[in-house]
Parts: sequence; C-alpha cells; structure tokens
Amino acid sequence: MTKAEKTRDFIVERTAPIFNMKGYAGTSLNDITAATGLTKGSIYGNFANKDEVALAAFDHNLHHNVSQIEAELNNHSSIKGKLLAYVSVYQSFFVGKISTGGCPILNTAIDADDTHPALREKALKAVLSWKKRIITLVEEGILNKEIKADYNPEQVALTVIAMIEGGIMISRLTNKVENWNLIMDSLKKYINNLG
Amino acid sequence: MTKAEKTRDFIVERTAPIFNMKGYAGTSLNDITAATGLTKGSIYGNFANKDEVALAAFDHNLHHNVSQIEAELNNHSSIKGKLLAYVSVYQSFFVGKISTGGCPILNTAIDADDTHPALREKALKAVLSWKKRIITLVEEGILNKEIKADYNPEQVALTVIAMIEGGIMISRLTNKVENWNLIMDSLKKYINNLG
DNA sequence: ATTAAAATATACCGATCGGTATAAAGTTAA
DNA sequence: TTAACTTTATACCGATCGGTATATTTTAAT
Repeated sequence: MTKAEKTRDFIVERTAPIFNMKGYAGTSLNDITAATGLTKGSIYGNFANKDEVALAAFDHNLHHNVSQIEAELNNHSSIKGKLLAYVSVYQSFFVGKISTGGCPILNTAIDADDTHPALREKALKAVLSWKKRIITLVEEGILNKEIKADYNPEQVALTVIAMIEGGIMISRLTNKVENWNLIMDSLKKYINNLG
Repeated sequence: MTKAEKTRDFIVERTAPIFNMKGYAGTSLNDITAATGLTKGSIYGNFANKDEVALAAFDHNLHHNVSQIEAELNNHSSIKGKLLAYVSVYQSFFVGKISTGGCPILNTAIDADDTHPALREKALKAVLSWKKRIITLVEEGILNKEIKADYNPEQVALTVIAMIEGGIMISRLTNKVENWNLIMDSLKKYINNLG
C-alpha cells in the first residue's frame, strides 16, 4: 500500500460521512479539505475531481453497511432469522452510536436521482443487489418449507426493503427510536407470518 | 390579490418542482431566475432570501399532496377504503404524468435532516400531521369494529407511512411501476388484514 | 393625466465554488 | 547520499454563489 493509496483511503474515510449527511451538492471542496486537514492540491493529486471522491465515498459507506449485514447474517441459520438480521443491523446504525447520516442507499437515491446519474446508478445497483440477496433467501426458505410457497420472493424483498428504508426516514426525522421499534415490530410480524 | 402576491405565487409555483428535485443546496438563484424568467431583483423584492423561497416551495408541494389526499379520502366511506386511498394518490404522483421529483416529505427529510433545521422542521411537522391523520382514522375504525381493537393505531400509521415512502424511493430509483405495485399489494394486504 | 407607491431590472458586491499550474517537500531505490 | 520520482502545498484561475443598492418601469389611486 503506497502512501498515495493510504491517503486516498484516508480522504474517503473522512469525507464519507460528510457526503452521506450533506449530499453531493451540499459537500464542498472546502468541507473535504477541512475534514482531512489536507489541501486542495493533495485532494486533486489523489482524485480527478469531486465526483470521484463522492463515488468512492458512497462505495465506502455502502461497503460498511454490507459487511455488517453479511456478518450478522452468518450469525443465523434459519432464513427467517437471516431476514430479521437486517432489522438489528440497521437499528445499530442510528441507535446509541454517533450518527453518520443514515442509510447511504436512501440518502443517495433521494439526493442524486434527479441530478447525478453516476451516483444514482450506484444507489440503484445497491438496491438491486440487496433485493437479489433477499430473493435468494426467500427462495431458499420456500425450498426449506420455512416459507409458504405462495409468497412471491420479489414482493417480499421489496416489502422488506421499503419498510426498512421508510422506517429509517421516519425514525431519523422524528429522532425517536420508539418509532423505529414500532415499524420494525410490524416488519418482524410480516417476516414471521411468511411461514 | 396584489401584483406582488401573484408574482410570489408564480415564483413558488415555478420553483417548487426544482427544489423538490434538486434539493435546497442544489437549487441556485440562477435556477430560480431561469425558471421564472424574472431577475434577482424581482425575486428579492418578493422574498427575503433563498430560504424563504425554499420554505414556501415546500409548503406548496406539501399542500399539493395534502389537498389531493383529502379529496380522495372523501371518495371513500369505510376506514379501510380511506387508508387505501393513500396508495392511489401516491401512485398518481409518479405514474403517467410528468414527475416533479417524488414525495416532498421524503425528499426534504433526507435533504435537510442534517443541514437545514427550518426545512427539517417542516418535513417533521408534515410527517407528524400525516401520522396523526392515520391514527384518527384507525381509532375510528376500531370504534366502528372495522379494525380489530388489538391494533396499535400509532404503529399502523407508522407502518403505512414507512411502506409508502420506502416504496416511493425504490420505485423512483428503479423507475419501475411494477415495484410500486408489488409493495403496495403488500400494503393493501396489511390494511385489509386490520379487521 | 398626474403622481406617489409598488414592483422589477440593472449592475454590482465580496465570498465561495470546483479546478489547476507549479513549486516545495517527502519518499524510495540505487 | 544522491537522483529520480511521487506526493503535497501554495497561489492562483474564471465562474458562480447568495445577496444588495439603486435606477427604471409598472401599477394603482386621484
């Protein structure tokens, strides 16, 4: 790992929460230099432009989510347990610890959908990948007889994602964990009723 | 209605979709003058600053939603029918007609939550008002025996809002009405199972 | 039609925007 | 240790940012 690679990672690490909170247009080069303690020359020595920093920051934020989810999924053997794991992972993102601005997929989807095609594309791929992951789980659950065969895996996946993302928006806006808990109780009931 | 009041409304009308699509930081004074054909002098003759335009634009977008919803609620007599009316109204926002950037509550919540307290407050109030409206409906439904008494009205309200807002995010990002329909089928099932 | 007031346009402000050319400093291999 | 190379800092660019003082035009009452 060269010095430049380390600096690149450092810049991404420091700016990722800022992009997640302020969005693409709301994050300035000045924000980036302030967060890193580096100068513009150094930023542009490691990235071609602000876009590249933003895209790398999204990847970093997303990877942070995905790795935590995959780790938690491994703690459960049943399909329902794995589906419920999403709830606990996302809860940990904004309960107790310092918030870094919520779910990067949701933030980027809303921030970039009408303005920044490259970021939008990344958010889209993240949602599709998430959907696919849940579909696979549900299909396994149906084969296992853990989930009733008349459920549409795609519909289950979309419903789970919608409730989590909608729940994040509401809970962060109202700043009430109780709201998150109520919504997630509905989601848990939905998941438990799948089979 | 004075000339200035008309101009004020005109400015709000023209800029509301821009703020909804690009967000607060992403919408510039130049965007505002371009959309209205007016000059900065005229804008600042009617508004103190960009904030005031943004706040008025949010109110405009919100009112547009609320009035459509209230109209649709009046078309239904049963509580479940009224709850299902939310689905059809929100569907009409991004199916068929030119999109103006999706749900203003969701957009503003994500755009402003970490950056713009005044806008954030407006989005918060809108969600709380929406929640309260659904709670009232559910409470009426319980009194009517249309909804089982063991349902928590607040939880139902939060669940409905989460699914709609999560559904909007996913459907707009993927640009697929089918996704909206699948999520809303889950929501319809949820509502029908309330009683 | 005249005039006072209200509304809009012009021209400008300093600050900040993203970005870059180039010099200085730091790193690494010989 | 030196020389080649990589990385970072300095100083600057034109463009755009939000905002304003003032002049011009438009409106509305007499």
